[in-house]
Amino acid sequence: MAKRISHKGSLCGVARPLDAIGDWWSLLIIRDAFDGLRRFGEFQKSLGLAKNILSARLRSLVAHGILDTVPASDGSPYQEYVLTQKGRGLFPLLVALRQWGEDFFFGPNEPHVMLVDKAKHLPVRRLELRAQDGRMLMAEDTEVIPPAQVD
Amino acid sequence: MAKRISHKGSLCGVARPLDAIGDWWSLLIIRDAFDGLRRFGEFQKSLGLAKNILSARLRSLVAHGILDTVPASDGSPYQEYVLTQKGRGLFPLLVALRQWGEDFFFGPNEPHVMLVDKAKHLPVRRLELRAQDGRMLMAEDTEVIPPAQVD
DNA sequence: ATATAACGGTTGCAAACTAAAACCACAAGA
DNA sequence: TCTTGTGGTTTTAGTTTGCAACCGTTATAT
Repeated sequence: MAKRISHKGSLCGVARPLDAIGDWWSLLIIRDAFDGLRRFGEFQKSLGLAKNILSARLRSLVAHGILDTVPASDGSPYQEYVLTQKGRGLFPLLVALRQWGEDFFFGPNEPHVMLVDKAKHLPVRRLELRAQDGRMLMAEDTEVIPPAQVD
Repeated sequence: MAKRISHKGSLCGVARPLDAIGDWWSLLIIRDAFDGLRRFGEFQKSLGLAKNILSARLRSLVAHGILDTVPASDGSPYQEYVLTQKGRGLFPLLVALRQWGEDFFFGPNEPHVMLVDKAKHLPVRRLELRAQDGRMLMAEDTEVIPPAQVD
């Protein structure tokens, strides 16, 4: 199911996650899960994807520990798919994706959905990367150091 | 090339970006670009993917305005691939992906590369979503509202 | 000048994956 | 009983992927 990255035994911190969520549909399923969708049919209706694909994706997400199946919530004899802690950990990533999308994929006046905080109903802030001392960091202010060099 | 999301004319703020970067390799190419790689051969050596695939991905990323081709930097007659502003806008997403990966895909004592700020060589902070007033927001503290309801 | 190798791809083809549609099992309702 | 809805699996066709081979151009060596 995974794309079987072959050339390295151990994947880096960016590649490993991609093995779990690096396909088109998985993140959309996860986004819908954050929106409260739980049932097979709900996902299918929302995303409009083929049922076999949805079935495979859900199975894969469960196998990766991102979703969990719970027996039922109402009386129905079916199972539901809920985010695990690991799955909920994807929230910042989803926000980053959304903010990037709004920045570059929508015209300046094109309407789009907005992420607001429930308490005040105001749009959320932008995600910002900061140093330990609070300085905001751009990409060029950072670097990646190998594990041995942790001192 | 895109997976051709068919069921809706207009993709949402999460789906549109996925059309551009929602495949396994693109984000890895972009990460390498953030690390300073610019040449076809550099990407290929780093990622170990087939040349035709790399060729297609680079072309797609250029078509999506994430990479740009510049004639040369040293004397060589070839082109180089550099991140556009849009491409650099993916930095938070990449950080989110990396942090999630480190949280859930590495054992507690498993060594991994670390993202540090160049000035102090200390690990960066976690990405945090905050409300306008600075409150930290979890997923369940937020909701998505449709464009009409912007008041 | 000629051969050789490296770079930056393109092309062909087999294997793997994706997806549309049909089908199946079960339960509830008419 | 017959039909409908849910939650899938199977079948089959179409697309994508990736390995390998090849091509044209440019450096390097002879």
